[in-house]
Amino acid sequence: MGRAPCCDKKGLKKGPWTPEEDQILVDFIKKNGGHGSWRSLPKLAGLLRCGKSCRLRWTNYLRPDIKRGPFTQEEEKLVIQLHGILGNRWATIASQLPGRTDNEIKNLWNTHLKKRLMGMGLDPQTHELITSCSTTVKAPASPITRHMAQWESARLEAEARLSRESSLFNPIPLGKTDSDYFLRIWNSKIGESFRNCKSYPEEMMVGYDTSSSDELEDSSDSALQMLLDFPINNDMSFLEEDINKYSTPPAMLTENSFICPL
DNA sequence: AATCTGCTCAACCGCACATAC
DNA sequence: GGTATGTGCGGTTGAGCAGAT
Repeated sequence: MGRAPCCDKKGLKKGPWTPEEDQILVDFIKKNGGHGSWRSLPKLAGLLRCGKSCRLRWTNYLRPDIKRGPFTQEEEKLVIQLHGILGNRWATIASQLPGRTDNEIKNLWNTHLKKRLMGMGLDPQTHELITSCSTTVKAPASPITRHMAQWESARLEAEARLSRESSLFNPIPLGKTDSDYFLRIWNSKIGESFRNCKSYPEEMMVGYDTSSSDELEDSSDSALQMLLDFPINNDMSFLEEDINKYSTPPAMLTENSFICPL
């Protein structure tokens, strides 16, 4: 079946928003305590835009909690780290960077970070080293990349296992939400091996109840936060270092970097 | 000064999913 | 259960700008 267009495009304006239009949209949302139905908003507010365009303008630009300006080095590191775990799930990545939008992060990745990784000889999708014959190799050159590769392995294994389990016992589709996704991985044997890992310092567990994985109900945020907090030495200085460094044999992991027995 | 080239980022498009009817 | 509608997401585009030639 065909899908009806999101709005009747006749007479509707496209392209850049004017300050006047911005003001109308902001005023309307403020006055009504929210946007309500995006579809009906333009008509009610007196805008010659489709609802989708209004929603995009609001979420990516006009929202009061938007943090404008260049990304900090910390934010860039976090984006790279999260991309290694999540892939192109921009909205999920954005949820971990307050004030940043998925669009902004997507742009950052496509214009800066992707090139930076490629310049270092890393595949921007897998975060693994690219050889001359355009294949990727295992044994990533740095703790962070190793960490990402380990998580990707864990993710795939968990996905396969949970897929089998869910087809037997659980009607809920795997990966229906990112919350389920991380919670399931965390509650799996993969997550267990992470939790039992000796190199995971006690202080990291403060604030997380790990006495039982079953107690992590509705704790996808906690699970994800634990992944983000994982002791990867926070050393991403390699991002700024010369590519030549990575043409040498893989660096040894530092003392407190993470190796998980998968 | 004019043109070219590359970069950035706001905005659009189409698809997928959730929900209402 | 099937269809229509609303919304969110990721990929892509193109206008505007800056620096190079």
